[in-house]
Amino acid sequence: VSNALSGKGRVSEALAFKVREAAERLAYVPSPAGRALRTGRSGVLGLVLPDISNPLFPQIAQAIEAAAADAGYGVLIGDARGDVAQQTAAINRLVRHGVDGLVIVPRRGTRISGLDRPVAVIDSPSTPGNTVAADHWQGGALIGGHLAGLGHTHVLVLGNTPTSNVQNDRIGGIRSALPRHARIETLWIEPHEAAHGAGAPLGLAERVAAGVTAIAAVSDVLALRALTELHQAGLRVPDDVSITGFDDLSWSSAISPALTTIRMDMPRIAEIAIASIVAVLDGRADANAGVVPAVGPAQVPMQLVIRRSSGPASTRISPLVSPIPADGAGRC
Amino acid sequence: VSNALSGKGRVSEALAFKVREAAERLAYVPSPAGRALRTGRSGVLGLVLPDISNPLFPQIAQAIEAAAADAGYGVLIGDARGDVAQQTAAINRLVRHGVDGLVIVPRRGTRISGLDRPVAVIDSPSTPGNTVAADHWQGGALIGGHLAGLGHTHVLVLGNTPTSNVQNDRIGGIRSALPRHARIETLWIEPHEAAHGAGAPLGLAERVAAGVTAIAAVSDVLALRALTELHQAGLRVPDDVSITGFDDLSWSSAISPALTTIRMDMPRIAEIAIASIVAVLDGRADANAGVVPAVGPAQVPMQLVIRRSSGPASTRISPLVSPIPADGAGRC
DNA sequence: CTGAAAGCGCTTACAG
DNA sequence: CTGAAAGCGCTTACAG
Repeated sequence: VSNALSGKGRVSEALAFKVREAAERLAYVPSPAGRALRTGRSGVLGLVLPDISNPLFPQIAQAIEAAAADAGYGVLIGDARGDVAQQTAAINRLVRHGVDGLVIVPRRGTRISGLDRPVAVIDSPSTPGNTVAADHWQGGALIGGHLAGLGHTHVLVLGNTPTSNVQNDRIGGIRSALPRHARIETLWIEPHEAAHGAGAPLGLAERVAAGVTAIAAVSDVLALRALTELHQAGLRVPDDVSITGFDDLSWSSAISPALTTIRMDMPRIAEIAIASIVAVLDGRADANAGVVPAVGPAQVPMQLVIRRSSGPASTRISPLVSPIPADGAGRC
Repeated sequence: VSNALSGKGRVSEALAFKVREAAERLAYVPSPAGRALRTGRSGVLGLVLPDISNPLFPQIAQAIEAAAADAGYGVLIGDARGDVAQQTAAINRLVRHGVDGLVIVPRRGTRISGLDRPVAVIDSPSTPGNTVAADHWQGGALIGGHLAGLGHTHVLVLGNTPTSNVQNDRIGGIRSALPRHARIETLWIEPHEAAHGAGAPLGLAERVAAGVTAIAAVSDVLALRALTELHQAGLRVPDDVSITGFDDLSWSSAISPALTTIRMDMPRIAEIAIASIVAVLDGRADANAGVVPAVGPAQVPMQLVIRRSSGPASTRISPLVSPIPADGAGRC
């Protein structure tokens, strides 16, 4: 019966047909437990994230789930809830549930080594190890090139985690594509401040008054914060200042003005990550061969999405009015 | 050995200790496959969503994962990718992977019946069946009451899916808590229009010019769209018009002004959903007893989060300037 | 070409 | 109180 259903063994077509027909009629579904016990494979992969509440999580989870499903695997989620110490616990939980392999989106300090099953890491290319990633530097260069093409020569870069490989790659890329003579300022916003939001205003209007014509944020959330703060101060985007983001979060096209941003090819990244794990499981690759040689480029290009939040710097005149205080006093 | 480790059978303390010690030393982890085959339980639950890219997904997934982990279960994700037809396929995939039970966030048309394992549905209380949900109506009433308390008597309600139980509950609640004499307009934005974003402006500035003093959106994304559109038109929030949202998405506290919104108690909802499934699995409840009698209230209260995007209507004077066209012409 | 048997690792009655 | 055995459902050598 097993051979007939799987088509593996040598079973006459007539018999195979009868078996399939009967299986259909009885709505037979093979027991995953029996199969797992016999084959030593659960058919389930784990997806470990530092923090599910990260706004990028939906893109990642959706792509991984789709790629895994295409390969016949299920996806078990593990969440470290923003706590580095929990990351190991989350991984162990997945291992206890019998995952065949793991896709891990690490935070600094995540211990990955020592696992006895294949792992693919999704992070920045600057991260050493078995990694597949969007080419954040190249994505940054797209932003830099876009702004340069619009004539911007005084750019404020907005980041919030100076220790993040991803953010540093993005910023490096942005700088690399702006003209040599361009003036580039960098403003780091404390992570907890960004998280707790309401936080102090970033003083962006003053920067614009001082000559900044474009603000390049390393994330859409940061760009949104900048946009609303500038709006609130009475400045107009992109007329008074251009803004760009990163990530192409779902709302980035719905706001006014729609946000110019960078989209990563998450389906492709997921496909590579899953393929590399499956290759090891199928014995087609060695566990420490790494993602790259097993499947293909481990650095996936990003894509520029141009929307209305960025415009030419050339036609712009410096603001006629000085920035308007947040309380609205002095508005006409 | 099994008895010693689980502490179930009758094993002398001395022997049990020796066994545990040896297990520790060998880093023994029980095979989930062996256990699953013997017990008929995989220890894994499925989480089925109509669309992972829904911005509420992180909140839901995080809460479900945490509640399941607390109960010793893993969570397998299933995504219908926004396609009703795929919902059944996603459920079947999870069943093939051997989940013991399912948490389902349904879309209209989802066929749930006919499953041979416990299911908890997370939706609106208006949905019939084995449901646990936030009390969206009560949440709406919190918004209505808040706006009423601020003196608003001319409110524009923003929705995007007239057929959604959740949205209708929210809107019903909002209306119910506004004073009888209040003027309430409702504007439905086509879902695809909301999705594809950039779409036509909603004409919100005109509504404000016509007397609307508060805009109550059924979601934070819609509120964000309204906020940026009004900002872009040169209006100020909350000085010229108050805005409220729904969901308390992660960025809602980071924008300017921070968004007044409604937060659902997702951890509590997840806990109830998981507990109801586990109760059935443990034989402590009947499969068709439903979520309610098994565990507790299936309607979980929501919470109002007051932030700067909403202010008193009373101190407000009608706009001195007529709405400014999007191109910025005519600005001082 | 087909059928019967072994064994994956566990848990739980059951025998001693 | 402890040890030996059965059996969950599958797949894959192996015997016929």
